[in-house]
Amino acid sequence: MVTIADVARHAGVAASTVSYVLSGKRTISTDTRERVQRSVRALGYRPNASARALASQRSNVLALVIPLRTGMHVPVMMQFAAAVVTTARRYDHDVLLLTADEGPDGLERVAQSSLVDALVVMDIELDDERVPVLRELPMPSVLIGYPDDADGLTCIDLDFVAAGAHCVDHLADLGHRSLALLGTPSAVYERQTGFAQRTLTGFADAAERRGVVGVETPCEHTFDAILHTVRQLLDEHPDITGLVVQNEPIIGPLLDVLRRLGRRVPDDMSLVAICADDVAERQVPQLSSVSIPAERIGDQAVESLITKLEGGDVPALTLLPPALTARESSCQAPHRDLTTA
Amino acid sequence: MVTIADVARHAGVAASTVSYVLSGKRTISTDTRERVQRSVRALGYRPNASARALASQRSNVLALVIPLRTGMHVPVMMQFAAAVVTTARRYDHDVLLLTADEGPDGLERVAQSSLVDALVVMDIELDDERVPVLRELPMPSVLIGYPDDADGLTCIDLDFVAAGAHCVDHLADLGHRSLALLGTPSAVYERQTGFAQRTLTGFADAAERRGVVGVETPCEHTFDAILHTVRQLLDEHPDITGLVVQNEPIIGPLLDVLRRLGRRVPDDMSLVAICADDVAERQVPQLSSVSIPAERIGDQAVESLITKLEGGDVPALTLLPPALTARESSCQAPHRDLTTA
DNA sequence: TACCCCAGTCGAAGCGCTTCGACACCCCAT
DNA sequence: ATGGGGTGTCGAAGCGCTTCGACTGGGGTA
Repeated sequence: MVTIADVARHAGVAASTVSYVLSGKRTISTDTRERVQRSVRALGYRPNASARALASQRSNVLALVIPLRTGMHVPVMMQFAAAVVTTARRYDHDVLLLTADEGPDGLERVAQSSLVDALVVMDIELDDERVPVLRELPMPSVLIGYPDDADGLTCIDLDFVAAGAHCVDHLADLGHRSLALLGTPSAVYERQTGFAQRTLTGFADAAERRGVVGVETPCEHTFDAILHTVRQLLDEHPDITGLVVQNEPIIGPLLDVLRRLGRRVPDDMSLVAICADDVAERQVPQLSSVSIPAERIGDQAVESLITKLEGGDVPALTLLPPALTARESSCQAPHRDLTTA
Repeated sequence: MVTIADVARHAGVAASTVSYVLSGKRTISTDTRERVQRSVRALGYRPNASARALASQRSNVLALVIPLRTGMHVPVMMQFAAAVVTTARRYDHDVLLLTADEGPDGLERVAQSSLVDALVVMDIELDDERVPVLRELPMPSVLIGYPDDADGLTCIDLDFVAAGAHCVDHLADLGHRSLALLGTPSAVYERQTGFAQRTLTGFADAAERRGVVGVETPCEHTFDAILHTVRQLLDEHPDITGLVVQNEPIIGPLLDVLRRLGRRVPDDMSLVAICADDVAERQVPQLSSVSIPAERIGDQAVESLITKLEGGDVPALTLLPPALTARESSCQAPHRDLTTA
């Protein structure tokens, strides 16, 4: 392995000069700079990451904590991860992958051993045991999602309350008077996951505001569960004509189930999903949806982190406004007697 | 931050003694050992990762290169990643996440800067530009998938040739005489991706061996593409009664398409998928399938890597035997005149 | 009793880099 | 001519750890 001393010797300068050429932290004459750069190239020099980290107290590595838990929708996670890695690389950082089941200890481990300079933590629960740890850690972090008590933290998320509300508004605008939210598996709610809870809130509040009926039910991923859940829902609330779905993997089978139960989409039943755009577009009929801008959130998270690392200030909470795209799965509510409306 | 010197002072020993207690590389008296361990706990000492890496020439970090390319099936990737991280942690290693679009340079970067000790590279193409780089790198690597020329490499994969053959055998055993392979998007084949190519080979060879008709077609992910592909397939080969599907995201819509085209599964059309078990089980009818043991492959990859790091020997190529689970989607071929059989 | 060996511990030398202070040197203002 | 302030470069210290060689003392052997 070629070291900075080799480069220095080759270029006929001191090692510190090579370092300053590389970092640009002191002015170096054009002549010397070019000579050094030539030597770097000639020898194929790559600074040793550990030595650099040890001397500079900066590892240039970010930790990314991703959930690998039941009920989480994987492709969205992956989009996040991809965006985080790509953006981190733009800022000359690498990404260390941690799974959530290392828990708070895992965060302490990588932080206190100076393995990483900062952390991105996904899938924050409303009352998350990692939050107090994050607060005490001697390094910046950004949460994707946000807990009830977000004091002293930097959080980024889609505004799921608004997302839930948008869906209701969209359907109410189309004349639907009785709606249901078909949510994530119940485990996700029990875990007090922010995005699920907040969508629920947004849905319920908007339903009340609009004076429409809004019922909510979790839904597991198996076909039988979907069939059972939807059948029961429609038995108990036969007048439901609008469905909001926040549960990406069930979307395909759900369309099937509705067909089986004799409800045509959108003629008998309008559907709005909260999911990635490509999933919505792949269905037949294409789904009206509020998209989840995973890439933008991941980007934003890394950018905030880099800003914090450089001593800058970032907003405590960044809520991205949701956007609803109307496609084929939602339309005017079926005609009904106006006197009852 | 508390350093090893602090611990040494607190325990009344030399820093080197603390180091030996922690690493176990020299015998330390029970008395001293316990005293040191108490001090470590009392002070909450965590060794500095960079210092350790610099001194020991070991970062205890593995690189994981995952594809984030078009047509790749994301949940399977994620399962790999999860298995790799989990197993790496078991061996006290962390995982640095790289995306394939950093290309060969990315591998050189992390390797030559000693950021990592070893690499796991996924989604290897038959003629992969990263392979020569990997061969020259001064550290061990394990490939998931394998190129045409696997000389000097360590590769692990599901035996996709056998997987393709198993599917044919299963259907042929049930009396089907005309089969089709509904494959991945054509981009995946064009990229010369190993698993897709090999499945194709296994399928074609087995079809010939069994004396059945076997046609193959790639298939994109959109509903329209699926509809078009299947319709054309059945138009051109109306006698097809068995379908092998290697394209996880289209499975849901495919069942839909078949229904729409008036083919009942399994009565008119038997189906075998190559996909994760949970996906197969979630469908209606449940799919006969060859499962992709992502977790086992990930585990195995890390274990081989650790063995290599410790100077041990590992087989150049590990092919995991595929297992086919018969479920509801495949059955005896429809009755036909025996004289033509 | 003299010797050797081993278990247990220490001190010091690095690992490869960054960064601080010091030092030339040159140019400009006096 | 002389002093002052940049500019460009160097040397050395030090980041926190591992590891090597050396040292000490006690127990066994001859």
